[in-house]
Amino acid sequence: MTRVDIPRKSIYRLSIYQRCLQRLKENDVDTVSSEALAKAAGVKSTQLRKDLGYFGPLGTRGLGYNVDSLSKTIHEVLGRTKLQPVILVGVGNLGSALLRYGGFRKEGFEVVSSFDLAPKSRTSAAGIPIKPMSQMVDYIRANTVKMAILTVPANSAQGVVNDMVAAGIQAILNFSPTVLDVPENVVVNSVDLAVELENLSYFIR
Amino acid sequence: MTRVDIPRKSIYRLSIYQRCLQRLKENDVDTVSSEALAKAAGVKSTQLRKDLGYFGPLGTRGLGYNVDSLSKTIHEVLGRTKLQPVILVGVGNLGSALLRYGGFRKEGFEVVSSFDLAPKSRTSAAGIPIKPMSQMVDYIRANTVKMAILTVPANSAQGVVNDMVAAGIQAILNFSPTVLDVPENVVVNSVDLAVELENLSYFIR
DNA sequence: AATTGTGAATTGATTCACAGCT
DNA sequence: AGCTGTGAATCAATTCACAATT
Repeated sequence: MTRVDIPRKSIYRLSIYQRCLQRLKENDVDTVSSEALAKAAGVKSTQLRKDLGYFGPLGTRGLGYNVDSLSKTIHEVLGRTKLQPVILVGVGNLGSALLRYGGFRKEGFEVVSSFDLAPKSRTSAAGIPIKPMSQMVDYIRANTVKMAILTVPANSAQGVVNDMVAAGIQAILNFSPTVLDVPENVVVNSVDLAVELENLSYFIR
Repeated sequence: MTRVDIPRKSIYRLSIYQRCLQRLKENDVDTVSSEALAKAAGVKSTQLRKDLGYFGPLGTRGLGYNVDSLSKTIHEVLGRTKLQPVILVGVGNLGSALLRYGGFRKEGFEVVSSFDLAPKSRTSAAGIPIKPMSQMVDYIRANTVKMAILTVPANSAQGVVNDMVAAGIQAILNFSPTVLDVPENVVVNSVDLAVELENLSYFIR
Protein backbone atom coordinates (compact mmCIF):
# COMPACT_ATOMS: atom_id res chain seq x y z
CA MET A 1 0.00 0.00 0.00
CA THR A 2 1.86 3.02 -1.19
CA ARG A 3 1.22 6.48 0.18
CA VAL A 4 -0.25 7.81 -3.03
CA ASP A 5 -3.52 5.92 -3.06
CA ILE A 6 -4.62 6.95 0.39
CA PRO A 7 -7.20 9.71 0.02
CA ARG A 8 -5.91 13.05 1.09
CA LYS A 9 -9.01 13.64 3.15
CA SER A 10 -8.22 10.54 5.20
CA ILE A 11 -4.84 12.01 6.04
CA TYR A 12 -6.59 15.17 7.09
CA ARG A 13 -8.89 13.31 9.39
CA LEU A 14 -5.97 11.51 10.98
CA SER A 15 -4.90 14.81 12.49
CA ILE A 16 -8.35 15.31 13.90
CA TYR A 17 -8.44 11.82 15.39
CA GLN A 18 -5.06 12.56 16.89
CA ARG A 19 -6.39 15.60 18.66
CA CYS A 20 -9.34 13.64 20.05
CA LEU A 21 -7.03 10.90 21.25
CA GLN A 22 -4.93 13.49 23.05
CA ARG A 23 -7.95 14.63 24.96
CA LEU A 24 -8.88 11.06 25.85
CA LYS A 25 -5.36 10.50 27.08
CA GLU A 26 -5.59 13.54 29.32
CA ASN A 27 -8.71 12.00 30.82
CA ASP A 28 -6.92 8.70 31.39
CA VAL A 29 -9.12 6.77 29.01
CA ASP A 30 -7.07 3.91 27.61
CA THR A 31 -9.43 2.17 25.21
CA VAL A 32 -11.91 3.67 22.77
CA SER A 33 -14.33 2.21 20.22
CA SER A 34 -14.52 3.46 16.65
CA GLU A 35 -18.03 4.58 17.48
CA ALA A 36 -16.95 6.81 20.35
CA LEU A 37 -13.87 8.24 18.68
CA ALA A 38 -15.76 8.93 15.46
CA LYS A 39 -18.39 10.80 17.37
CA ALA A 40 -15.79 13.00 19.03
CA ALA A 41 -14.22 13.69 15.65
CA GLY A 42 -17.53 14.43 13.98
CA VAL A 43 -17.46 11.57 11.45
CA LYS A 44 -19.17 8.18 10.95
CA SER A 45 -17.59 5.19 12.64
CA THR A 46 -17.26 3.31 9.36
CA GLN A 47 -15.27 6.14 7.94
CA LEU A 48 -12.96 6.16 10.89
CA ARG A 49 -12.36 2.44 10.52
CA LYS A 50 -11.77 2.77 6.79
CA ASP A 51 -9.30 5.59 7.39
CA LEU A 52 -7.36 3.63 9.97
CA GLY A 53 -7.58 0.51 7.84
CA TYR A 54 -5.15 1.99 5.35
CA PHE A 55 -2.40 1.60 7.90
CA GLY A 56 -3.04 -1.98 8.93
CA PRO A 57 -5.20 -3.52 11.63
CA LEU A 58 -4.77 -1.16 14.55
CA GLY A 59 -7.59 -2.18 16.82
CA THR A 60 -8.78 -5.23 18.69
CA ARG A 61 -12.04 -6.81 17.62
CA GLY A 62 -14.64 -6.87 20.31
CA LEU A 63 -12.69 -4.29 22.27
CA GLY A 64 -11.71 -1.19 20.37
CA TYR A 65 -8.50 0.80 20.00
CA ASN A 66 -5.78 1.38 22.54
CA VAL A 67 -5.64 5.15 22.90
CA ASP A 68 -1.95 5.34 23.51
CA SER A 69 -0.75 3.06 20.78
CA LEU A 70 -3.18 4.39 18.18
CA SER A 71 -1.98 7.89 18.93
CA LYS A 72 1.63 6.78 18.52
CA THR A 73 0.88 5.11 15.20
CA ILE A 74 -0.87 8.17 13.80
CA HIS A 75 2.06 10.27 14.94
CA GLU A 76 4.40 8.08 12.94
CA VAL A 77 2.18 7.91 9.91
CA LEU A 78 1.99 11.68 9.77
CA GLY A 79 5.76 11.85 9.96
CA ARG A 80 5.62 13.78 13.17
CA THR A 81 8.22 11.87 15.10
CA LYS A 82 10.65 14.69 15.58
CA LEU A 83 10.49 18.47 15.77
CA GLN A 84 10.03 19.83 12.26
CA PRO A 85 11.65 23.18 11.41
CA VAL A 86 9.42 25.67 9.60
CA ILE A 87 10.06 29.18 8.29
CA LEU A 88 7.52 31.95 8.05
CA VAL A 89 7.76 34.43 5.20
CA GLY A 90 6.05 37.81 5.32
CA VAL A 91 5.92 39.42 8.75
CA GLY A 92 2.88 41.65 8.33
CA ASN A 93 -0.25 41.62 10.46
CA LEU A 94 -1.12 38.00 10.02
CA GLY A 95 2.49 36.83 9.92
CA SER A 96 3.42 38.45 13.20
CA ALA A 97 0.27 37.12 14.84
CA LEU A 98 1.20 33.61 13.81
CA LEU A 99 4.71 34.11 15.18
CA ARG A 100 3.22 35.14 18.50
CA TYR A 101 0.72 32.28 18.52
CA GLY A 102 3.02 29.60 19.91
CA GLY A 103 0.58 26.74 19.27
CA PHE A 104 2.74 25.06 16.65
CA ARG A 105 5.54 24.06 18.97
CA LYS A 106 3.24 21.92 21.02
CA GLU A 107 2.27 20.04 17.87
CA GLY A 108 5.87 19.32 16.89
CA PHE A 109 6.66 22.26 14.64
CA GLU A 110 9.24 24.91 15.36
CA VAL A 111 9.26 28.23 13.55
CA VAL A 112 13.03 28.61 13.33
CA SER A 113 13.17 31.93 11.49
CA SER A 114 11.02 34.41 9.64
CA PHE A 115 11.74 36.63 6.67
CA ASP A 116 10.47 39.96 5.44
CA LEU A 117 11.40 42.40 2.70
CA ALA A 118 11.95 45.14 5.24
CA PRO A 119 12.20 43.71 8.78
CA LYS A 120 11.12 46.26 11.36
CA SER A 121 13.25 44.56 14.03
CA ARG A 122 15.65 41.67 14.35
CA THR A 123 13.43 39.42 16.38
CA SER A 124 9.70 38.97 16.84
CA ALA A 125 7.91 39.45 20.16
CA ALA A 126 8.29 35.70 20.68
CA GLY A 127 12.03 35.87 20.07
CA ILE A 128 12.01 34.38 16.58
CA PRO A 129 14.58 35.99 14.25
CA ILE A 130 13.24 38.20 11.46
CA LYS A 131 15.76 38.23 8.63
CA PRO A 132 15.76 40.15 5.35
CA MET A 133 14.23 38.32 2.43
CA SER A 134 17.56 38.23 0.60
CA GLN A 135 18.81 35.66 3.10
CA MET A 136 15.89 33.26 2.72
CA VAL A 137 17.27 31.01 0.01
CA ASP A 138 20.61 30.49 1.72
CA TYR A 139 18.89 29.85 5.02
CA ILE A 140 16.62 27.18 3.56
CA ARG A 141 19.60 25.43 1.98
CA ALA A 142 21.86 25.70 5.00
CA ASN A 143 19.25 24.33 7.39
CA THR A 144 17.47 21.95 5.01
CA VAL A 145 14.12 23.48 5.90
CA LYS A 146 11.28 21.69 4.14
CA MET A 147 8.21 23.56 5.32
CA ALA A 148 7.16 27.17 4.99
CA ILE A 149 4.27 29.37 6.07
CA LEU A 150 3.54 32.05 3.52
CA THR A 151 1.96 35.32 4.66
CA VAL A 152 3.07 37.78 2.00
CA PRO A 153 0.75 39.97 -0.11
CA ALA A 154 -0.88 38.24 -3.06
CA ASN A 155 1.17 39.99 -5.73
CA SER A 156 4.53 38.89 -4.37
CA ALA A 157 3.48 35.35 -3.44
CA GLN A 158 4.36 33.51 -6.64
CA GLY A 159 7.84 35.04 -6.84
CA VAL A 160 8.64 34.10 -3.26
CA VAL A 161 7.31 30.61 -3.85
CA ASN A 162 9.52 30.10 -6.89
CA ASP A 163 12.55 31.01 -4.79
CA MET A 164 11.66 28.81 -1.86
CA VAL A 165 10.86 25.83 -4.04
CA ALA A 166 14.16 26.21 -5.88
CA ALA A 167 15.91 26.22 -2.51
CA GLY A 168 14.25 22.98 -1.41
CA ILE A 169 10.95 23.78 0.28
CA GLN A 170 8.55 20.86 -0.18
CA ALA A 171 5.42 21.97 1.64
CA ILE A 172 3.78 25.38 1.92
CA LEU A 173 0.98 26.60 4.14
CA ASN A 174 -0.30 29.53 2.09
CA PHE A 175 -2.29 32.42 3.55
CA SER A 176 -1.84 34.70 0.55
CA PRO A 177 -5.10 35.13 -1.30
CA THR A 178 -3.86 33.75 -4.60
CA VAL A 179 -3.53 30.48 -6.48
CA LEU A 180 0.06 29.22 -6.39
CA ASP A 181 1.73 27.38 -9.22
CA VAL A 182 4.19 24.77 -7.94
CA PRO A 183 5.88 21.64 -9.28
CA GLU A 184 4.00 18.49 -8.47
CA ASN A 185 6.45 17.27 -5.86
CA VAL A 186 5.60 20.32 -3.77
CA VAL A 187 2.41 20.37 -1.76
CA VAL A 188 0.43 23.48 -0.90
CA ASN A 189 -2.40 23.93 1.58
CA SER A 190 -4.14 27.24 1.17
CA VAL A 191 -6.12 29.07 3.80
CA ASP A 192 -7.93 32.03 2.34
CA LEU A 193 -9.88 33.92 4.95
CA ALA A 194 -11.96 35.90 2.49
CA VAL A 195 -12.89 32.74 0.58
CA GLU A 196 -13.97 31.05 3.80
CA LEU A 197 -16.22 33.94 4.75
CA GLU A 198 -17.62 34.26 1.27
CA ASN A 199 -18.37 30.57 1.23
CA LEU A 200 -20.20 30.78 4.55
CA SER A 201 -22.28 33.69 3.36
CA TYR A 202 -23.79 31.50 0.66
CA PHE A 203 -25.36 29.33 3.31
CA ILE A 204 -27.09 31.98 5.39
CA ARG A 205 -30.65 32.81 4.48
CA MET B 1 -32.46 23.92 -9.11
CA THR B 2 -32.45 24.29 -5.36
CA ARG B 3 -29.40 25.37 -3.44
CA VAL B 4 -28.91 22.07 -1.69
CA ASP B 5 -27.85 19.92 -4.60
CA ILE B 6 -25.00 22.12 -5.71
CA PRO B 7 -21.75 20.61 -4.48
CA ARG B 8 -20.20 22.57 -1.69
CA LYS B 9 -16.87 22.46 -3.43
CA SER B 10 -18.38 24.25 -6.42
CA ILE B 11 -19.48 27.07 -4.15
CA TYR B 12 -15.94 27.23 -2.83
CA ARG B 13 -14.52 27.54 -6.28
CA LEU B 14 -16.93 30.33 -7.12
CA SER B 15 -15.05 32.53 -4.67
CA ILE B 16 -11.81 31.67 -6.36
CA TYR B 17 -13.18 32.44 -9.81
CA GLN B 18 -14.42 35.71 -8.41
CA ARG B 19 -10.95 36.69 -7.31
CA CYS B 20 -9.51 35.86 -10.72
CA LEU B 21 -12.22 37.89 -12.42
CA GLN B 22 -11.37 40.84 -10.23
CA ARG B 23 -7.80 40.72 -11.43
CA LEU B 24 -8.91 40.50 -15.05
CA LYS B 25 -11.14 43.50 -14.50
CA GLU B 26 -8.21 45.48 -13.14
CA ASN B 27 -6.38 44.69 -16.35
CA ASP B 28 -9.32 45.85 -18.44
CA VAL B 29 -9.98 42.42 -19.93
CA ASP B 30 -13.68 42.19 -20.71
CA THR B 31 -14.10 38.69 -22.10
CA VAL B 32 -12.55 35.46 -20.93
CA SER B 33 -12.83 31.84 -22.07
CA SER B 34 -13.48 29.00 -19.65
CA GLU B 35 -10.05 27.72 -20.63
CA ALA B 36 -8.25 30.89 -19.60
CA LEU B 37 -10.22 31.52 -16.43
CA ALA B 38 -9.87 27.90 -15.33
CA LYS B 39 -6.14 28.08 -15.76
CA ALA B 40 -5.92 31.17 -13.59
CA ALA B 41 -8.00 29.46 -10.93
CA GLY B 42 -5.99 26.25 -11.07
CA VAL B 43 -8.81 23.96 -12.25
CA LYS B 44 -9.85 22.21 -15.46
CA SER B 45 -12.03 24.16 -17.90
CA THR B 46 -14.74 21.50 -17.86
CA GLN B 47 -15.01 21.84 -14.13
CA LEU B 48 -15.35 25.57 -14.37
CA ARG B 49 -18.13 25.23 -16.92
CA LYS B 50 -19.90 22.63 -14.82
CA ASP B 51 -19.67 24.86 -11.75
CA LEU B 52 -21.09 27.85 -13.57
CA GLY B 53 -23.68 25.68 -15.26
CA TYR B 54 -25.52 25.24 -11.96
CA PHE B 55 -26.56 28.86 -12.16
CA GLY B 56 -27.81 28.92 -15.71
CA PRO B 57 -26.14 29.69 -19.01
CA LEU B 58 -23.78 32.53 -18.19
CA GLY B 59 -21.50 32.59 -21.20
CA THR B 60 -21.74 33.09 -24.93
CA ARG B 61 -20.93 30.12 -27.15
CA GLY B 62 -18.10 30.76 -29.47
CA LEU B 63 -17.01 33.73 -27.40
CA GLY B 64 -16.62 33.13 -23.71
CA TYR B 65 -17.77 34.93 -20.58
CA ASN B 66 -18.19 38.63 -20.03
CA VAL B 67 -15.90 39.40 -17.11
CA ASP B 68 -18.05 42.08 -15.62
CA SER B 69 -21.38 40.34 -15.77
CA LEU B 70 -20.01 36.98 -14.64
CA SER B 71 -18.44 38.67 -11.67
CA LYS B 72 -21.74 40.33 -10.80
CA THR B 73 -23.62 37.05 -11.07
CA ILE B 74 -21.20 35.23 -8.78
CA HIS B 75 -21.47 38.08 -6.32
CA GLU B 76 -25.22 37.63 -6.21
CA VAL B 77 -25.08 33.87 -6.04
CA LEU B 78 -22.77 34.06 -3.05
CA GLY B 79 -25.19 36.43 -1.36
CA ARG B 80 -22.59 39.14 -1.23
CA THR B 81 -24.69 41.98 -2.51
CA LYS B 82 -24.49 44.13 0.56
CA LEU B 83 -22.08 44.61 3.43
CA GLN B 84 -22.47 41.69 5.80
CA PRO B 85 -21.95 42.33 9.53
CA VAL B 86 -19.72 39.86 11.34
CA ILE B 87 -18.66 39.57 14.97
CA LEU B 88 -15.36 38.20 16.22
CA VAL B 89 -15.28 36.33 19.50
CA GLY B 90 -12.05 35.79 21.44
CA VAL B 91 -9.58 38.65 21.23
CA GLY B 92 -6.33 36.80 21.89
CA ASN B 93 -3.29 36.67 19.63
CA LEU B 94 -5.01 35.39 16.56
CA GLY B 95 -8.23 37.27 17.19
CA SER B 96 -6.54 40.64 17.49
CA ALA B 97 -4.46 39.96 14.39
CA LEU B 98 -7.61 39.28 12.43
CA LEU B 99 -9.16 42.50 13.74
CA ARG B 100 -6.13 44.39 12.52
CA TYR B 101 -6.12 42.60 9.16
CA GLY B 102 -8.65 44.79 7.35
CA GLY B 103 -8.92 42.51 4.31
CA PHE B 104 -12.51 41.49 5.01
CA ARG B 105 -14.04 44.88 4.40
CA LYS B 106 -12.86 44.92 0.83
CA GLU B 107 -14.65 41.63 0.28
CA GLY B 108 -17.92 42.91 1.66
CA PHE B 109 -17.69 41.88 5.30
CA GLU B 110 -17.60 44.26 8.22
CA VAL B 111 -16.44 43.20 11.64
CA VAL B 112 -18.88 45.29 13.65
CA SER B 113 -17.81 44.27 17.13
CA SER B 114 -15.64 41.81 19.00
CA PHE B 115 -16.10 40.10 22.34
CA ASP B 116 -13.78 38.75 24.98
CA LEU B 117 -14.15 37.38 28.49
CA ALA B 118 -11.83 40.05 29.84
CA PRO B 119 -11.36 42.86 27.31
CA LYS B 120 -8.02 44.60 27.79
CA SER B 121 -9.35 47.77 26.19
CA ARG B 122 -12.58 49.13 24.78
CA THR B 123 -11.50 49.20 21.18
CA SER B 124 -8.99 47.31 19.03
CA ALA B 125 -6.09 48.98 17.24
CA ALA B 126 -8.32 49.19 14.18
CA GLY B 127 -11.06 50.92 16.16
CA ILE B 128 -13.41 47.95 16.45
CA PRO B 129 -15.22 47.78 19.81
CA ILE B 130 -14.18 44.99 22.20
CA LYS B 131 -17.09 44.23 24.49
CA PRO B 132 -17.36 41.83 27.40
CA MET B 133 -18.63 38.37 26.54
CA SER B 134 -21.73 38.87 28.67
CA GLN B 135 -23.05 41.30 26.07
CA MET B 136 -22.61 39.00 23.08
CA VAL B 137 -26.03 37.39 23.01
CA ASP B 138 -27.92 40.69 23.28
CA TYR B 139 -25.72 42.23 20.64
CA ILE B 140 -26.36 39.43 18.16
CA ARG B 141 -30.08 39.72 18.69
CA ALA B 142 -30.21 43.51 18.60
CA ASN B 143 -28.21 43.72 15.38
CA THR B 144 -29.39 40.50 13.74
CA VAL B 145 -25.82 39.41 13.15
CA LYS B 146 -25.66 36.11 11.26
CA MET B 147 -21.94 35.46 10.95
CA ALA B 148 -19.21 35.00 13.55
CA ILE B 149 -15.48 34.43 13.60
CA LEU B 150 -14.50 32.25 16.55
CA THR B 151 -11.01 32.59 18.00
CA VAL B 152 -11.44 31.40 21.58
CA PRO B 153 -9.45 28.59 23.24
CA ALA B 154 -10.60 25.07 22.42
CA ASN B 155 -12.10 24.36 25.81
CA SER B 156 -14.49 27.29 25.77
CA ALA B 157 -15.45 27.01 22.11
CA GLN B 158 -18.49 24.77 22.38
CA GLY B 159 -20.06 26.82 25.15
CA VAL B 160 -19.65 30.05 23.22
CA VAL B 161 -21.06 28.39 20.12
CA ASN B 162 -24.16 27.22 21.94
CA ASP B 163 -24.83 30.78 23.05
CA MET B 164 -24.28 32.34 19.67
CA VAL B 165 -26.41 29.80 17.88
CA ALA B 166 -29.23 30.31 20.36
CA ALA B 167 -29.00 34.04 19.67
CA GLY B 168 -29.30 33.57 15.93
CA ILE B 169 -25.84 33.09 14.42
CA GLN B 170 -26.10 30.97 11.27
CA ALA B 171 -22.51 30.69 10.05
CA ILE B 172 -19.26 30.35 11.97
CA LEU B 173 -15.68 30.61 10.82
CA ASN B 174 -13.94 28.56 13.50
CA PHE B 175 -10.26 28.89 14.34
CA SER B 176 -10.50 27.00 17.64
CA PRO B 177 -8.79 23.65 17.39
CA THR B 178 -11.83 21.59 18.20
CA VAL B 179 -14.79 19.92 16.54
CA LEU B 180 -17.97 21.95 17.01
CA ASP B 181 -21.39 20.47 17.45
CA VAL B 182 -24.09 22.63 15.86
CA PRO B 183 -27.67 22.21 14.65
CA GLU B 184 -27.86 21.38 10.98
CA ASN B 185 -29.17 24.76 9.93
CA VAL B 186 -25.90 26.30 11.12
CA VAL B 187 -22.83 26.03 8.95
CA VAL B 188 -19.26 25.90 10.25
CA ASN B 189 -16.01 26.27 8.34
CA SER B 190 -13.03 25.30 10.44
CA VAL B 191 -9.48 26.44 9.94
CA ASP B 192 -7.12 24.53 12.16
CA LEU B 193 -3.56 25.71 11.75
CA ALA B 194 -2.00 22.73 13.47
CA VAL B 195 -4.02 20.29 11.38
CA GLU B 196 -2.93 22.05 8.19
CA LEU B 197 0.73 21.80 9.15
CA GLU B 198 0.40 18.22 10.28
CA ASN B 199 -1.26 17.34 7.03
CA LEU B 200 1.53 18.92 5.02
CA SER B 201 4.17 17.10 6.96
CA TYR B 202 2.78 13.80 5.72
CA PHE B 203 3.72 14.73 2.18
CA ILE B 204 7.33 15.69 2.71
CA ARG B 205 9.88 12.95 2.22
C1' DA C 1 -21.39 -10.01 23.03
C1' DA C 2 -18.99 -6.57 21.20
C1' DT C 3 -16.42 -4.41 17.84
C1' DT C 4 -13.06 -4.41 14.16
C1' DG C 5 -11.75 -4.87 9.19
C1' DT C 6 -13.13 -4.98 4.55
C1' DG C 7 -15.26 -6.28 0.04
C1' DA C 8 -19.48 -4.67 -2.30
C1' DA C 9 -22.85 -1.13 -3.08
C1' DT C 10 -23.81 3.46 -3.20
C1' DT C 11 -23.35 8.11 -3.51
C1' DG C 12 -20.87 12.08 -5.10
C1' DA C 13 -17.55 14.69 -8.00
C1' DT C 14 -14.85 15.12 -12.04
C1' DT C 15 -13.83 14.54 -16.72
C1' DC C 16 -15.08 13.28 -21.38
C1' DA C 17 -17.23 13.97 -25.65
C1' DC C 18 -19.93 16.22 -28.47
C1' DA C 19 -24.29 18.65 -29.74
C1' DG C 20 -25.82 23.34 -29.97
C1' DC C 21 -25.10 28.40 -30.36
C1' DT C 22 -23.08 32.67 -31.98
C1' DA D 1 -14.50 28.33 -36.32
C1' DG D 2 -14.69 28.66 -31.66
C1' DC D 3 -16.38 27.92 -27.30
C1' DT D 4 -20.21 26.95 -24.11
C1' DG D 5 -23.44 23.76 -21.89
C1' DT D 6 -24.54 19.21 -20.57
C1' DG D 7 -25.74 14.10 -20.56
C1' DA D 8 -22.94 10.04 -20.18
C1' DA D 9 -18.86 7.82 -18.49
C1' DT D 10 -15.39 7.56 -15.30
C1' DC D 11 -13.15 8.02 -11.11
C1' DA D 12 -13.12 8.71 -6.04
C1' DA D 13 -15.03 8.68 -1.46
C1' DT D 14 -18.41 7.15 1.69
C1' DT D 15 -21.46 3.99 3.66
C1' DC D 16 -23.37 -0.57 4.10
C1' DA D 17 -23.39 -5.15 5.62
C1' DC D 18 -21.41 -8.85 7.50
C1' DA D 19 -17.69 -12.26 8.29
C1' DA D 20 -13.75 -12.57 11.38
C1' DT D 21 -11.88 -12.09 15.86
C1' DT D 22 -11.34 -11.46 20.77
